[in-house]
Formats: sequence, C-alpha cells, structure tokens
Amino acid sequence: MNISQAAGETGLPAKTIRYYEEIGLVTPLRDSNGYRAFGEADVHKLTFLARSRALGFSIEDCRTLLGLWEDQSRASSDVRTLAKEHLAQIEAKIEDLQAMRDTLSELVEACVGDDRPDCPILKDLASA
Amino acid sequence: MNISQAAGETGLPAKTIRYYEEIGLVTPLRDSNGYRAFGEADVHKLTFLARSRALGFSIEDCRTLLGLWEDQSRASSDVRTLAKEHLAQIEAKIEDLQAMRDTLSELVEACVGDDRPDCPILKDLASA
DNA sequence: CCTTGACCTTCCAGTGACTGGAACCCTTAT
DNA sequence: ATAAGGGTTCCAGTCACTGGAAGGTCAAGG
Repeated sequence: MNISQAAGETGLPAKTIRYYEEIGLVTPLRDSNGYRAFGEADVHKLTFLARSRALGFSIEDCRTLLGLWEDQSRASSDVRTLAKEHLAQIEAKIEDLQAMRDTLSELVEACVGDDRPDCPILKDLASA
Repeated sequence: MNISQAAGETGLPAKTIRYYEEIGLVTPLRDSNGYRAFGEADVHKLTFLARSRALGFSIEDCRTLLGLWEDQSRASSDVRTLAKEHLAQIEAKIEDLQAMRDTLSELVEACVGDDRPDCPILKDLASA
C-alpha cells in the first residue's frame, strides 16, 4: 500500500505519516523503487496513533501507549494511569479556557461596540 | 527601571519582555550602560500585554489591541469584533476538549486497571 | 585594588507536532 | 516524447517563548 492509500485509510495526511516514520513510530517497508510499502500492521498502528492524537495524547504518550499495546504482558493499570493523568491535564485546560471565556464574554457584553472610542474591553486590559 | 523590576511589576519573565522588545511590542529606552530603562508607559504596555495574553489573545492580536488602545480615535466596535472572534475560538476549543474528556473518562471508567493485560482503553484506541 | 555575586547584555538553539515548498525521481497513459 | 500525477528527500517556517553560553556592569566587602 502506498502512502496516499495509507493516508486515506487512516485519515492522517501523508506528510504526518512521513513524520511519524522519521520519529520512529512506524517503520514501513520499502518497495524496490523506494516507495513506502504499508502493511496491515502499519495501518493499524497509524490508526491507533490517529485515535490517540485525537484524544489529545502527546506524541511521547502515544509512543508509550503503542509500546503497551504491543506488549502482551503489560498491566492495564499502566495504561489507565497514563490516561488518568492525561484526563487531569485536559480538565485543567478546560478550566483555564472557561475562566478566559467567562472574563471575555463579560467584557464583550459590557462593550456597546459602536463608533465611539470608549471601550470597556481596552479599559479592562489596561488596568487589571 | 531595570528589566527585573519591570518583570516584577508586570508578572512577565524578563526573557519574555526582551522577546516582546525584539518583536517590536515595546521599545524601552537604554541607559548609557546599555541596560534597558523602562518608564511608566512601557510598564503599562507590558501590563496590557500580560493581561491580553492571559486571556488567550495571540501575539498578533495583542499587537492589534495595543494599536487600538493607543489610537484615541478608534471605534470600540473594532475591539469588540476582535474579542468576539477570539471568544468563539475559545468556545470551540472548550468543546473539543470536552469531547476528549468525555471519551477519555468513559475509557478510564471502563478500565479496571489491574495487573491483567486486558485493557479497554487500548482496545478502543486500536479499533475506533 | 581585587574579588565576589548579582545584575545586565547578545546570540544561538530547542521546544511540539507538524506544514509548506523546492527539487527531483517513478509510473502510466497518450 | 511528454505530461500528469504519484512518490522521494531535505530545508525552512510555524508560535511564543525558554534555556544556556559567553561576556559586560555594578555595588559591597576584604
């Protein structure tokens, strides 16, 4: 399977797949012409990566998860620990963003937004 | 005022302030020894920047906001438009993260997390 | 006067996870 | 023979800093 087909199957851009090979997440074989030849296992890995990345895991986390996935004897608690840590980070980020959103939406509400130069948003930014 | 004092007043790291000068957001004077000399206006600008960045505005947005702030004749609607666009982006990001959080917390719930190799999290990552 | 330590300066490199683009090779069809 | 549409590598850029090296400046203490 060529790279564009692997891209189609996994939903990842070809560029990203090349990058994943460069950093050692996948190692497709090569045809005699130098083209990458993706097998079933490669596509599975890439799908796994696409899904993990979509859930916000970092590349290094993904590397670890892939390792656990391929380790038949891993303990599921290792995976769970990683996932819980990541979940906590996501929740923290959500809270940060919600705080930003709350402040910002107050400011937008407070600003009439007409042609006059008086602007509560700038006032807040300057003074807070 | 030296850079470390400006850093203390604004809460920004000295490194960040130097960076802001490099990209033209502030232009403090220099003492004869080459040290940066921050005046009131510089500190005000830096405070404005710290606050805007804390609300998640990009550097380029901050540059625009600073410009509007210093433009006595700006219309407040310009500011409001920028803020509303930014607010929409933040809200989109919150939704993305909430979707991640929901999926991930389901997976963490589903995973007993014991010493056995069976792991619903990895199963999901591999198949979804 | 010398040293020590805490400042300050500049410049360069690295971060994360790609993404864009140039320059060039391979294959297939016309 | 050529043109289109794959593929390849390598280099540079993104964003907003951050770390570190190498070196200049200043005030206090011995």
